[in-house]
Amino acid sequence: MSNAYNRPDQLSPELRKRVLDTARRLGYPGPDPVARSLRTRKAGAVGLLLTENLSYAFRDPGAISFLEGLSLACEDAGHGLLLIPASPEREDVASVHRAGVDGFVVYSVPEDDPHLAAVLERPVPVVVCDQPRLDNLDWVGPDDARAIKSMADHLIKLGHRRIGVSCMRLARGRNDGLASVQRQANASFHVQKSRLTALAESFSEAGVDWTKVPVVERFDHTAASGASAARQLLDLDPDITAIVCTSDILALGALNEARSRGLRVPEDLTVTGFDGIADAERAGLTTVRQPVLEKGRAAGRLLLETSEPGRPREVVLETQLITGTTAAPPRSREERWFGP
Amino acid sequence: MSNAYNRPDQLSPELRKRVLDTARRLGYPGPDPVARSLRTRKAGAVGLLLTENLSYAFRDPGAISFLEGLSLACEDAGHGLLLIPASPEREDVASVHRAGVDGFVVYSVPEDDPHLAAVLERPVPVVVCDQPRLDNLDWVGPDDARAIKSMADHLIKLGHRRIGVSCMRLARGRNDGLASVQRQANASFHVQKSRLTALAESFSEAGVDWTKVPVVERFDHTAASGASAARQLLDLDPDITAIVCTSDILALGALNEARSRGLRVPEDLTVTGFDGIADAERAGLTTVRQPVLEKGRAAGRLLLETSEPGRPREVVLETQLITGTTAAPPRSREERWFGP
DNA sequence: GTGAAAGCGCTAACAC
DNA sequence: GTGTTAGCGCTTTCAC
Repeated sequence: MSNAYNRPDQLSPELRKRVLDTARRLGYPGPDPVARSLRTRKAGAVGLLLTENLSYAFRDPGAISFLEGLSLACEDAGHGLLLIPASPEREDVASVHRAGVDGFVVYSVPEDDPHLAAVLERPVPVVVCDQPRLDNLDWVGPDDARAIKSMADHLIKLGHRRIGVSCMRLARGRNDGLASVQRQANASFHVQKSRLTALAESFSEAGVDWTKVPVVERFDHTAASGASAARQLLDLDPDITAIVCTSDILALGALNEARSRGLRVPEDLTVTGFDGIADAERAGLTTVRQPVLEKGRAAGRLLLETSEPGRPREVVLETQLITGTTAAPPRSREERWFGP
Repeated sequence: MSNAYNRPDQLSPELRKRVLDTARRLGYPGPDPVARSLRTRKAGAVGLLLTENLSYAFRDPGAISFLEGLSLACEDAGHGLLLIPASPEREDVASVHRAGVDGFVVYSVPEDDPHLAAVLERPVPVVVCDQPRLDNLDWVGPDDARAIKSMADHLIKLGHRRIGVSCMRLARGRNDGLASVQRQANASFHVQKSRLTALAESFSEAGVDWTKVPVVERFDHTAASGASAARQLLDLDPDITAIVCTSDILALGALNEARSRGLRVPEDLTVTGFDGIADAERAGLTTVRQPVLEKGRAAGRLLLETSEPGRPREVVLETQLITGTTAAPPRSREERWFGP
């Protein structure tokens, strides 16, 4: 009978049909998937752990593209994709324990996330995407430092020396405001940290005192946050010539804020982003594009391919500086006040 | 030991800690979720069945909002969301059989979908969203007939009598072209069918011979398809004054096609949509808005609430006619040729 | 508070 | 091609 369901080739078609018909007539609903999983030690599904509320994954364009890529890989392998409810507020790790999956993809979570710890305890393969960087774990992501360095160099070449930075959440706790150099250094979100570090390095080399550069952090990753961050930066120092954002969403918000202040971009203010989401490219944002869909697909593939244990793999994705229309040489203070 | 993991209150904290520490030291990875599921008969997850390739779900704005709502409901209940790989091409139903879930949400699939049949065989609750309408099954969706009727009445009142219709897939087989009245009647996608039926009814009442109204069908749900459908309609009958689309995506494509033909909307051509996705409202499309996110949430809630068996529930969502800027009274043939 | 045992439904192995 | 059986790892129950 098990054969009738699982190995059609092991018995004659008519017998198979007879068995199946009888089973159905008796009200047998087919093999129980959970019992089968227990026996075969295969769940046929991949678990996805996100930092945010589940629903956030469907609101962030980057996350959506990532999911698209990941689902492509899962589909190719005939695997399901289990989205694990793990809100940052709730410390409830049970959902990770309950997940019947053959492995986990961890997407951009802080190193000290309790859900991550729970995932790592499970005896199944794990692939990390973006962050955190952990030894012994497969990883896929862009070379963040190198990518943002290309942006920094671009801005430095344009002549910007007095800048402000708008960045995403640096740690699990909410902090909407200035991020001290110390907070930057202690960030538990590796991606943000390495972007800031690379920015600091580039601008320091160009003679900028990084301790004087205002870095404003926002917990929520929305355009509204980006606008308020830009507002804070411009209030703090109206003479900054550029706002460097560590994501396109924040940059799009900054663009809105500039507009509502009557600042022309890029004449009065340069704004840059990171990611290369569709909305940003549509808006002509100067940004760094990373292949987000490909990232998801690579993460899925890595997880579903068998790997040699003890030899963590690494997929580094190419990034590309997109010169849009939101970055230009800064104007002198006088020009800014009195027009062209 | 089981108690240590599952019922912290049943034993003293220090004992619990001792047990857990020992377990960890012995390399015990925590209770196996699959075995637990088998025993408790609970998977802690909801399965989602879609018509399309999984990845499509992340490309269609409507599907994305639906998923957002569904994930909200799942998260509230601490349940995971398992996306089931069920491409329309592959007839492989195994993924449904393998899904370790407590119930299924079926999102907009045709009545003759083999995956749906497989879902219905499973002894777990099922909630259908949009289509198909089946007796004995919980259902959530808008009143499609009534919703599109409000649009039809709007167009009739504006004076449109010579229209073309652009609709989505009517059956599982690909058919990019005219859909005969018979094909309309035999459609296995209930939503499209009831929209067409309601349109036919309204326009017939207004004196239009429905058998003469060109209805063009497209398999792929993309703006490009919408554009090509509009092209076909306008080639077939350049004198139509309105293109009624059964989705916003198709309508957005029709808008593109109108633009590239030099037709002004709404002066030369009226275009209408259905759904109320953000892009459409941004474009000023005249459309019918349905609360897509709410639909997903309602489906999830329905599934996770315990229901009285044998009494199928029904959630009918409110829709709203959005009068945008893409519908206006038709101009006479002369006006159309010679300008205002 | 502890320990032993039954059994969830399946598949794989092996004997017929 | 068929029938029987052990055991996947857990939770629950019951006896202590």
